[in-house]
Amino acid sequence: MVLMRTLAVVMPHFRAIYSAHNITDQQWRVLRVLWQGGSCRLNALAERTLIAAPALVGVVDRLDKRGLVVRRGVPNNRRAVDISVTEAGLSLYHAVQPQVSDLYQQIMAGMPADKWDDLRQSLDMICAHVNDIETTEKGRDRWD
Amino acid sequence: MVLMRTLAVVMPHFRAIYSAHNITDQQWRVLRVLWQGGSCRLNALAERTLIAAPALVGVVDRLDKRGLVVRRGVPNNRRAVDISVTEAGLSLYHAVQPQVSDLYQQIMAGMPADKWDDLRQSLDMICAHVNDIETTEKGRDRWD
DNA sequence: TTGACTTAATTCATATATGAATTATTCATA
DNA sequence: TATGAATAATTCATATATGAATTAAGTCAA
Repeated sequence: MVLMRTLAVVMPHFRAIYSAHNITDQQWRVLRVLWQGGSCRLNALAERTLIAAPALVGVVDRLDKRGLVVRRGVPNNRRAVDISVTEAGLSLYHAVQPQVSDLYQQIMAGMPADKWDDLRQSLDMICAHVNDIETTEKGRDRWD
Repeated sequence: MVLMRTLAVVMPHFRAIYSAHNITDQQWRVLRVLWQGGSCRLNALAERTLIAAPALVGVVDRLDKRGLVVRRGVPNNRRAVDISVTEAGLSLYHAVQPQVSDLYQQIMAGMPADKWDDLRQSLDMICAHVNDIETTEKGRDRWD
C-alpha cells in the first residue's frame, strides 16, 4: 500500500503534463522507450514499458492511428512486428521531455541524493528476492 | 519506473492467492479495509483503498452482487451510503488473510527490518514533498 | 517430410482507471 | 427562506489491465 500510495501521489503530476499534450501515461512510456532505444518488437516493448502485451497492442494501435508510431514487418520473420516512432512522435518528444525532466528535478529535490540511491537499491533488492521466491516455487512445481 | 517495476514483480504473488479465492486485488483491498475499520462510506473507502470513487462504485457493485458486502442508507443523510462486509465476506477473510500474511513474511525476510523502515520513511517523505508541490502550485493558481 | 511443440502478436471477456458530467442532497447566506 | 455553492454517489466515454484462448509462424525430432 505504501508503494501504491506513493505512485498515486506522484503520477497525477506527470499525468498533468502528458494530458496537456493529449497522451496517456502508457502512451508516454511507449514513446519514451522507442525514442531511447530505437525501434523494437512488441514483446521487447512490453518488457521495457512494463505493459503486458495484450494491453500494449491497444496502446500501439492508438499511437499508430495518430501517426506517432509505425508498425513494420520484419524481413525474415513474418510473425514479428517492428515498432518505431515517426517524425510526429519525435517532435512530440521534444515538446514533452523538458517538462517531465523539470518535474523530476523538482521531486528529486525533496530528498537528498544518497537517500534516492538507498531507495532504488532497496526496491531492486525486493525485486531480486521476490523473483527468487518465484523461481524456487517453479522449481518445486517441477520436481516435487 | 522503479516503483512500478517493484509492484509489477510483487503483485502477481498476492494476486495468485486472491484469484484462488475468485477475488481481484481491488476487491481484496475493499474487503480488508472494511474488515479492519468496520463499515464506512464510499468516499472514505475510496481514500483508504486508493481506488478512485468512480471505479470503486463498480468494485462494490460486484462484491454486493456476490453477497460479500452490503450498502445501507445513513439515517439523517439521504445522499450518503454505508458499506460493510457480510458474514460471507468475513468468512472469506479468514480463508485468505493467513496466506497473504505468510507471503508478506516471506517477502519481508528478503531484507533486514531497518531497511524496511528506511524504505517506508523515504516513500512517505516523497509523498509529503510532492503534496507540498501540489499545494504550492494551487496557491499560485489562486493568487498569481 | 510431418506432426508435436514453441513463439509472436492478437483477440476476447471481464474488471478497473480516469476525467468529465449528472443527480440528488445538504449547506450557507443574502 | 429561496437559492446558489458545495457534497456524495453515480453514470459516461475512453483507455488500460489481466488471464485465457486464437491465429499464424517458426522449430525440431522421429
